[in-house]
Amino acid sequence: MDHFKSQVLLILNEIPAGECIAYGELAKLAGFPGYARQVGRLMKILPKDTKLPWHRVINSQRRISFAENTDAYLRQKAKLEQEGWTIVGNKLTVNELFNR
DNA sequence: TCTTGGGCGCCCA
DNA sequence: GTGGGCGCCCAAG
Repeated sequence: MDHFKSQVLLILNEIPAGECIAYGELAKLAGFPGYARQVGRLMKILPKDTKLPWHRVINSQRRISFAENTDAYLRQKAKLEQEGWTIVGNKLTVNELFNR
């Protein structure tokens, strides 16, 4: 378990329900600016039954980084909606009650 | 808005 | 050693 993984997973684990974060932001918070792609790679290798909130990680455009027809996209969308987000196309809209 | 193109750090064949 | 390919990012048009 290298430093990068443990830090990223640690930060990820601290993200409360109803929040979301970009790959680049997550990397930066973990202390590895510029490691956005590695974060994506890391998410990919997580086990399906992980309790980590991988679905709260999106790209900098506030979009889901999957094509709409894919399985992964649908699973992420479902989880986010479950936490109060509204998603149109692959775009997350602002939750008006919490004002973000 | 959407599309391109360049850049990025790392993994794998 | 080398060339592709990623759950990306950013700046232009």
